[in-house]
Amino acid sequence: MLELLNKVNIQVKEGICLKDPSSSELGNKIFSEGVRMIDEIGMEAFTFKKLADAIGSTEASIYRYFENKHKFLLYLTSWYWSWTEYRMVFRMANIESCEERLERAIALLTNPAENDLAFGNVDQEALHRIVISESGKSFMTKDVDEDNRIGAYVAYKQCVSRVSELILELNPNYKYPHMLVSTVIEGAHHQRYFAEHLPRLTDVVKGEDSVGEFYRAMVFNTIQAK
Amino acid sequence: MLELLNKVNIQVKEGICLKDPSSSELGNKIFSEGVRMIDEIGMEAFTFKKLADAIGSTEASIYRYFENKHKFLLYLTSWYWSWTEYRMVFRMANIESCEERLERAIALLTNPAENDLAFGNVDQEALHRIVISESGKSFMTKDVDEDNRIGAYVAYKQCVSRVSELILELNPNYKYPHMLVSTVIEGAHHQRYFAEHLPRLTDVVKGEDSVGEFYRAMVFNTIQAK
DNA sequence: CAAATATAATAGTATTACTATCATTTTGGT
DNA sequence: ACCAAAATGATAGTAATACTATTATATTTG
Repeated sequence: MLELLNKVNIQVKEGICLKDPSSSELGNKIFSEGVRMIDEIGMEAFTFKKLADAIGSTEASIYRYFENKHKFLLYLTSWYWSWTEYRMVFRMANIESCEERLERAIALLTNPAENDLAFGNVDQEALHRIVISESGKSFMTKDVDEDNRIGAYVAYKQCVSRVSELILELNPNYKYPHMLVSTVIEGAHHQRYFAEHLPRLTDVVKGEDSVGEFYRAMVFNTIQAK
Repeated sequence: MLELLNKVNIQVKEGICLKDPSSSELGNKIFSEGVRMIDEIGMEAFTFKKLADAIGSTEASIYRYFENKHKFLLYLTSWYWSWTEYRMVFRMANIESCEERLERAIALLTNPAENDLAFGNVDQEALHRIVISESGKSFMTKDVDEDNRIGAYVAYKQCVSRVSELILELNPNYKYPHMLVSTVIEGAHHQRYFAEHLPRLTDVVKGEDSVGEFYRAMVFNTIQAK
């Protein structure tokens, strides 16, 4: 089983990058060191210059993979959502109960990611932190519509769509499944961030899975199916 | 009544700006034209240079009011939340039923703002759009903790706290009132944004108050009090 | 009316986000 | 093993941004 999973390659919609970073050593370094660096210093302070220095390459070389740092962020979030969809499908496989599948999906979306060496040498926990604190900036921009056109958000939409279908299976009359799911996803990110920086906006207790418990109850109470 | 309300001055925590913009004509111009401009071109493209040109002043003069454009955004969001708290208190005044007060608070938080000339000549609808699309950037930054220290988010926290209290009044055993309220606020902003740009992440129907209805039902079902 | 304060005009700097050019290395096909 | 093509490195340059500094001119206030 481990053999089989060894090196699953997450494909990101082409068009986001100029050249597929998973196709070369330099590309992989850009990806993994980029994640490390953005997690450390944040998107604002992050530059291709700093990244180039860190991996012993040059600005110009990185620009051959990504048009600019915004596209790089789109690539990271897109990779994250493809990876998350993969994990979601995996965790729901062979589970009969629809309720149980929904529970598992919510748990996946509301809990911190855990590193899985099967997916390259990217620090997925760090990537999750980046998604929490920077992904809003990937779509809250004047380029949303263009970025949407090139498919930068398909993986995200697909995750939302999958969970929405579970909800409709449990309650075919529920009117707002997509709203509910996107509320859970974005909400969970915010709560984790608030817990760290603005605790008065949340009720997260250290050591408890408050976020997961809160959103699980919220979803089931809202769709009135449990 | 209109007389009485004529010119209510919203006070923003000092320390966010170097000099209170409501204290001078130039300051007021910076505020109102800044809102107009950010709504039009977005925070990324917005610069003090462009703003200065638009109001026939200079970069240096604006820098005497605000350290940088991030502080300016903090000022705008802070003003917005003070204004919103004011409206919230007003709308709940003299309403006996706690449920009704909560309903009204949710409606206020989930619906678009309407211009009210009593509060200076700022375009409040535009400011609301700015809060929707840019306010995430006001706290998703490496400076959060410092900005929090100087009180940049007190007005926001106060709004959350007020609504949380209503929830606790309806259900004193509910464990996550702050989570629920911040989820509603941030969620409503996201849904409005998605409706415009990423419709597959929401279920908003033009002409209907889907956002308000969704969050109203979500809150009452979640706290199990109606 | 003098003194203090606010604003305008102008100039300058470091950094950023790129683009361009050319040299060198690596790789893949025969 | 060798050549052509592709990838990368080295270096330089540009326009815009986010400021800071200085001095001059209004404007307000006591």
